[in-house]
This record gives sequence, structure tokens and C-alpha cells, in this order.
Amino acid sequence: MREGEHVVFVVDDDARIREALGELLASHGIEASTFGSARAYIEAPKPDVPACLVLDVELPDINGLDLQRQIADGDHPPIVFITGHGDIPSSVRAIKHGALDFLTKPFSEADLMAAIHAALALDRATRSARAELGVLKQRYLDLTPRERDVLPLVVSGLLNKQAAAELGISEVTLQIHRRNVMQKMAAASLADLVRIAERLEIPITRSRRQGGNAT
Amino acid sequence: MREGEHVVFVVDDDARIREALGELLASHGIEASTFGSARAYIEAPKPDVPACLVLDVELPDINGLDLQRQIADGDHPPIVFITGHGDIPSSVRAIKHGALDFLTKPFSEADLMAAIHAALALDRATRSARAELGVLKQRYLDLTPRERDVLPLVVSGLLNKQAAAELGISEVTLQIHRRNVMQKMAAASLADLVRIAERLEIPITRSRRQGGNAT
DNA sequence: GCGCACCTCATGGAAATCCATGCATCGCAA
DNA sequence: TTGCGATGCATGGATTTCCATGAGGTGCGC
Repeated sequence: MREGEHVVFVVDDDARIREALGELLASHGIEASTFGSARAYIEAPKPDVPACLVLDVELPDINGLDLQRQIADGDHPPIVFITGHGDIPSSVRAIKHGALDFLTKPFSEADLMAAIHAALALDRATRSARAELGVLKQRYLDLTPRERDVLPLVVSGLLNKQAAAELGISEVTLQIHRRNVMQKMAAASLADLVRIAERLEIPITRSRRQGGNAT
Repeated sequence: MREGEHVVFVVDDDARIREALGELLASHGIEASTFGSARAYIEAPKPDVPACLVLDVELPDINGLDLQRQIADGDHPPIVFITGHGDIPSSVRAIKHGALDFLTKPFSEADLMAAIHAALALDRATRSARAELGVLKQRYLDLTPRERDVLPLVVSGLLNKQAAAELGISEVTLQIHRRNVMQKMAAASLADLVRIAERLEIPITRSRRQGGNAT
């Protein structure tokens, strides 16, 4: 493992815990970044590497579970909760909302490290998938408005002629747009384009063409 | 809500609980089917309707969590755990393995009913998706072996000519297979066929065609 | 004003697809 | 044995797509 390949954020109001976890992680060759409060974590700049958030449920400013909800809609690393006074409803809520694990003190080092390794692996996969999708999204943004009109029609399976009629333009013009879309989206074939559109969740406009197109 | 539209399975060794839950559900117009042991539940015939499994963790024969694992690979209704002596690790494990909720006695009727309603809604959606996929799978099974050879090549974006070369047959023959595949899979267009293949998780055989096909 | 990006259209030829008709072989089951 | 389904191939025409070339109009920013 290379250094700086990943980082573990530790948020706990108990300085002894922070120190202990920092050392534990260091002994496993994992870089740790510790915070004494949720606020401190939120405001800190995060390096752009696979990460994991080890989060105490009981915090002075913002409850750990609330913090989880606050960052739920953004991109955030997998969360491993630790707590000294956990209860079942909290643990259920945490896991239901996507937390990777929920450990009660005292927990074994092995359990924690297992959870952390799983979290890091998950984040690597998630980040990789997100990056791939990001590339597609960027390409989509590079399309002109008209090209964005054409894309859904094409991947819906319409003939060029039909798609052109839909937009009220000539078939030739549509072909040009279609061709530009293929190039900009880096699609090697129509099949490719369809799969890309699927991943971008581009809605299809009721397909027609071939087979039982009777009214 | 029509009768028999859904059913809730209750597995608990305490007859009083079974009776109480049965009545509670009945008062909400929901049919209940109760069992005193995991074995009894496993062996019972299940009606083919949206369902939900309310499962006690502590059971005489098989632990509720073990039962969850046993039925994990098959199609089974969403599970709502209830327990009198739950612990956090169990609740975490249960939810991580897909349980919809984990309630500790005493729980409010409202909480239980909310969980049950959510579970039934989820199962309806799951069953609907499964049924749709089942139709596609059946159509796929209706393909001849050769047609199953052709499908992945076509949805990979290969030209008929290329796909034919791949199989060592003439382009004409391949076109016939391709046409049959489209009809049997009820795909209105190539775009449709690609999406169907995606849902069936048919692997693509390295696409080529168009754009930078220089060696 | 000028350039540039975008949208539009036409022509024409090459390539590919779609479709129908006809036919042959093989293997298996009624 | 007869029949059927699966597989294979050919011809030919209609349709569609692919691609290149050429060209006009609009709107926006420098």
C-alpha cells in the first residue's frame, strides 16, 4: 500500500480515544485525521482520496446520527459508528441510512479494523464508479442543446426519419446531430450509446419502430 | 384494499404475541398467518402475494437471524424483526443483511404497522420487478442456442458482418437469427434489445465498430 | 464588424440493414 | 417414416444509415 492512498477521519470528543485510534491506525500504516467535534470535521478540507469516517455517536455539538443525515446527500465516505452508550433504535437508524457498521465500546481492534478496511474498499469502489459516471456526465454537458434533444430520441430506437419529424427538422440535420452526439459521448456504436444513456438515466420517449406498431 | 391482496407472516414462539399481532393486523384489515417456530414457517406453503415476515429473534428451534440467513438467497418477503432481548450487534447484523426494521419490545403499534406497511409496499415493488424480469428471462430461454450466440454479439454493437465472421457463418444467416432474436425478445428496436440485454446481464463481447477502430 | 459556435439543409455515393422467397441438411420425436 | 425445428445459405430489392462536401442563417462576444 502506498502512503496517502487513503485516509481515515476520526471524530470523537474524547482526546484519549482520538489518540488511541490514531496510533492504532498508524500501526496499520493508515493515515488518520482526527477531529474533536462534528463542526470541526465539516469545516475541514478533505483530501481527494478513498476515505472512511469513524464517528462517535455522542458528540458535543452535533449528534453523530444528525451529522450522518446532514452529509447524506453529498458525496461522503462510508461511516463506521462507535459509541459508548448506544441503543438499538440508533443503531438501526444508522445502518438503514447507509452506515457500514455500528460498534459499541469496548470493541475489539480486529472488529474496528475489519470495518475500516471494508469501508475503505467500498469507498474505493464507489469513487471509481462515481469518477466513471462523472466522465459521462461531463461529456453530456458538452453537448449542445439540440444534441441533447436528439440523444433521447435516438436511444429510444426511433429511426432518424422519425426523430427528425419529432423535432420538426430534416432528416439530414438530425443525422449530423446524431453523429456529433456519438462522437462527443465517445460511443463506438448505437448499442454503446444506449448503455451510456442508461447510466445517465436519460429517459426514453416511448419507442416505436418495428413490430406491432399498429395504433 | 381487496382481501387476500397481501399477507403478513408472524413467527413467534409466544402464543399470546401471535394472537395479539393477529388481532392487531385483523383490525387493520390485513390477513395474518402465524407460526410458533421457524421450522413451521419454512415448511408452510406460502401464497403467491405480496407479504411481510414479522420475525421474533428468539425462537425455540432456529434463531431468527439464522432463519434470515437461510432464506437470504431465495425470494423471501421483507423481514421486520421483533425482540424482547435484543442487542446492538444483532440489530446491526439484521439490518445489514437486509431486514427492513428491528423493533424491541415493547414497541408501539404505530411503529410496527408503519414497518409492516413499508415492508408490504417494498415487497409489492420487488415482486413487480421480479415478475418483469421473469418475463424477459423466459423469453431468453425460448431462444435457440444459436440465437443465444447471436444476441451478445449484436448488443455489443458489432456489425452483422462482424458478428457473422465471429461465428463463422454467413451474414445472411446471422441476419435471420438476429431477426428471430428481436421477435422472440419482443424488442421493438436495437436500442430496446440492448436495454433488455442489460437487464438480463448479458455480457458484451468487446464492442468495435466505428470511431478509432485502427489497429 | 468579425469570428465563432450552433442550427439548418441539400446532394450523392457507399455501406449496412430489413425483408421476402426459396431451398438444403441434420437430428429428434411422433 | 414423416414431420418439424434448428441451422445454414443465396438472391434481390426497399429502406436506412454513414459520410463527405458545400452552404446559409442566427446570435453572441471581442
